[in-house]
Amino acid sequence: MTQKIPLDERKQHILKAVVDDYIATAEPVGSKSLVQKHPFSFSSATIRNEMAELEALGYLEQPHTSAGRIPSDKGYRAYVDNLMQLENLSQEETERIRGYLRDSLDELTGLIRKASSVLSEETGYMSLALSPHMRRSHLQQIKMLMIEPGRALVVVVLSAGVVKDRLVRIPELLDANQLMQIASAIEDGLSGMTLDDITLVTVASAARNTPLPESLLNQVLYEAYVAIKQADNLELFIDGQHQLLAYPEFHDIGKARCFYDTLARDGIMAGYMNEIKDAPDPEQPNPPCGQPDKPSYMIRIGQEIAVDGLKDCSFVTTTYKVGDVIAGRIGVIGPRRMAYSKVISHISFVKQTMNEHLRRLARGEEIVEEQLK
Amino acid sequence: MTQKIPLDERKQHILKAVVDDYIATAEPVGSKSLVQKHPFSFSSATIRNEMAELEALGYLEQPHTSAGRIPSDKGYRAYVDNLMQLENLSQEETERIRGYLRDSLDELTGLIRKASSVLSEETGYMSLALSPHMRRSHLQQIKMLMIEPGRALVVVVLSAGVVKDRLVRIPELLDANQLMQIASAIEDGLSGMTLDDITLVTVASAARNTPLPESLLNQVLYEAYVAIKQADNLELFIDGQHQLLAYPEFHDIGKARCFYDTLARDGIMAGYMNEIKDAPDPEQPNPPCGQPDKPSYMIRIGQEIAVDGLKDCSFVTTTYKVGDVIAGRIGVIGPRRMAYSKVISHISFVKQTMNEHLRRLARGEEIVEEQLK
DNA sequence: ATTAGCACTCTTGTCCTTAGAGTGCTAAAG
DNA sequence: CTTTAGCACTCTAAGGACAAGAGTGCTAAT
Repeated sequence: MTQKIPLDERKQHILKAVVDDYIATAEPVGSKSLVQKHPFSFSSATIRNEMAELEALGYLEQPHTSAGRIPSDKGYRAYVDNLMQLENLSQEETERIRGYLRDSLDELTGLIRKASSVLSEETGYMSLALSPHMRRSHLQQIKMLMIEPGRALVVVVLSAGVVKDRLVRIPELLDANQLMQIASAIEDGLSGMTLDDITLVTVASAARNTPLPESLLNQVLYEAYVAIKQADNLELFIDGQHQLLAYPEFHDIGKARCFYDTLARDGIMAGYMNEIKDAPDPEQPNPPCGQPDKPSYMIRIGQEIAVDGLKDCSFVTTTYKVGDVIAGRIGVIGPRRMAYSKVISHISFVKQTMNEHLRRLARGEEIVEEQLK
Repeated sequence: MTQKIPLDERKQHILKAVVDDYIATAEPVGSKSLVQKHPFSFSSATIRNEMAELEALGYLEQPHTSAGRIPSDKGYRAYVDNLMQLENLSQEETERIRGYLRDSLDELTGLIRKASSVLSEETGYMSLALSPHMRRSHLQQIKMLMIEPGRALVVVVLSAGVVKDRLVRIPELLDANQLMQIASAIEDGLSGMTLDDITLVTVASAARNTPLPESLLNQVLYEAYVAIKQADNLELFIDGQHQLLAYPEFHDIGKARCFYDTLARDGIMAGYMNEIKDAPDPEQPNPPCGQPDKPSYMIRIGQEIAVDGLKDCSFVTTTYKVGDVIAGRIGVIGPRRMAYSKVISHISFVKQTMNEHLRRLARGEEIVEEQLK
């Protein structure tokens, strides 16, 4: 997969220049215009030869015989892996992002929403954020609050301070006290278990000793079980859908429709994002300047995206963490011709800022780490 | 506003035919093609004359001199007010919608989401749904649940069975008991008041007698106040954005962008929907066949929409109700050339189904009405 | 190995032409 | 007086020709 014969330095320069130009203009770039914009020490004819070779090697493509070249997926891949230079965000930008995320300290969903929103706003592309999966987090508390006869609110508190709740129907006959009894029986029996390990059976057996007729109990237990399980529901937040229409690759309505239709198909994107595994970059380009989190983002370019209808896009994602085992994903999707370095620096910073906030949120579980600081 | 000189019957027929055809084809309709598709008892020349008059009267427009006619805003207005025939949904359709909405009985937000989604799905346009405003609903309960030292969940129960909650920070020193004391003091003091009438001052005075130092109390009271107030936050749900790209009026990327940009601008749509007042239709066309809710939908066509960037659209909305005073809005937006009758029948049915569910949800408050049935 | 030069290719924009659909007007028919 | 047939006119949309421009590949000279 990775090229065995690395490109010589001149080819690298040229490839980088081509990708940079194409990202900037969306026009196929020719040898002449390349020479004009970049101070090369050789002529357009040389570039022509080199470009022909780069095309033969699969890094560039020609839309038609007498046009300039555009990068292929492989070309972009080489670019993001080896060639591009990552920029740091300006003070101004970091301040703006920090400020925007500061408000939503306490609520996980709110933070994710805002992170997604700011990411899209700042990069000019579309952003996706997946709420963290909770299956490996531990149940800490479960409370049931009587709303009115027949209805109750089940509140589930997970490790790392995540709180989820759900409104349920219960038998009308049940009173508030009985409800609390059941809840604390479940809590006593299950707290400390991971969501994955909790089943309807374990819930039922936890409440075995509650002195209530089964008929009343069963429905409540079932609802409690559902409430616990749904704490692990993945939620996908999308922001900045409109931004993509600004790019020429979406000016063809057919393509735009295809893209947005895919996006709207339920579960596709959530499922795909959930599948992606972080492959820490083999070479760790440009080590992060003293920041705690290593920038292990994941880039999928064009055909690498295993979703029909998104083959003309690129997708940069990363993982944010709540505590140690709970992780969600946030990412940016845009045309293949994406300003990768800009996106990467933004996504890294947003991830990092989220992690800081979430660490504070989860401090109940991680006091040790907090104190070491 | 309403035309003083109503159109004679023939003009009405022709206008209706033109609008119907244009809705179906998106092509300007000419006298000849009209005659072909509709069994008129007069010739194309007569139609030409009538169409010229309809244009003079402002019901039709000509994109250019030698093209067919398309309806003007006024033409559409006459169409929806007097000409179109409302269709009833097929058994199959009502079943499908009912089935889809049946799941989300208990949760208001879930129901609204689904209603919006099904509406967009079934009509093929974009749907908007605004969560109900709660300012005139009454506070029934307020509970505070300790999550961990320093964090609590405030649960607000409103009349009509609406439940909202919010995660807040509280002083670390406060224990669960004190928290409950404060909550029940607030509840005792404020329950029965409308959200509108509750202020930071009333919250504070309700908790005046709680035996806790002010320093601890103040933050909690403030958070309780915020939680109560945010129960009235309007939330806007949008669904089926992608659908509009299918219509030729959105094939011009410029227009599409303009539309979606407006949509994305925060608060614009929520604000606009919130402003719309139901004007019950003056003539109540096609009285609803034995259904409890009168079909008081509101239609805004083209320029009638007071939002820049949506002037090429039409907007059909209606109100759904939770209990007596709490109302939200749900609507469909699409090209001016919208299949009005289809949209209206769908929106009416969805509204009605929502109302049924919500009436059941709010039954605690409306047992009387329920029993009369 | 590099580059200048040149012939060649292919797209894009412009202009022109033509076909077709639709109109308005006039005059004849009912 | 209303309706309709007929006709000349208008305007768009589609197709073809043409020139300009950008880019290429190849060859020969440096």
